Amino acid sequence: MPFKSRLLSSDTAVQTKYKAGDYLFQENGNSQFYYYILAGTVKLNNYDEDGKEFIQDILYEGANIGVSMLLLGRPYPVNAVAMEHSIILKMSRDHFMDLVNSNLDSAYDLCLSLSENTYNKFLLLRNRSNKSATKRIIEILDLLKSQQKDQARFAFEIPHTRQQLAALAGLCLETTIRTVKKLERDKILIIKNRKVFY
DNA sequence: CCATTAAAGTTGC
DNA sequence: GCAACTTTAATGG
Repeated sequence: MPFKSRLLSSDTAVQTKYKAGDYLFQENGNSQFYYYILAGTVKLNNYDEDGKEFIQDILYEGANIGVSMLLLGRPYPVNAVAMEHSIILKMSRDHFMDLVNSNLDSAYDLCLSLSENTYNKFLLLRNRSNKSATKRIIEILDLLKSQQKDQARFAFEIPHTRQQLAALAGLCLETTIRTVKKLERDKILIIKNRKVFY
């Protein structure tokens, strides 16, 4: 049986609800639980000395959170914050280890899922080596859209503020706003009621 | 419903 | 990138 089925049918996992802005865990905290997103969106971020946010990743339904820290027993290098009302499956380290060790399929599934996380992180990191703001923003939009069902042009309403896009792209707010407007002029995206559609 | 205030977005420098 | 400004959303009567 695959990992996900075992997880969902396990009586050792607890459903927890989080409101937008609630923390699942905080930077430097000890890794205690395994988290799985049943519904909602969670971002992994840090803040620099000036309080400016830096988003490391955005995770959606079906994603694992914090597996590498749990396996290694290391403190969290990021905060995990719910971006909207979210339902998260939580499981203690011991129960999680039992589940992973219970059969090969589970371990393999977990490996796939970890790979997904790692790959996504590489994409986001590579993006920050792009020179132009335009390229950075477009790549962020592509990445966000690739996780959506509806691939039609302009069908995807970006569920983030300019501030958040800036934190994802590693750009300042003003540059992001100017870039987004330029992309609108170039007909690469459209803006309706301040919301970006791509 | 309107008034007040906070947050997001915009623009010139 | 700061600061001043405009617009929109949220809150409370």
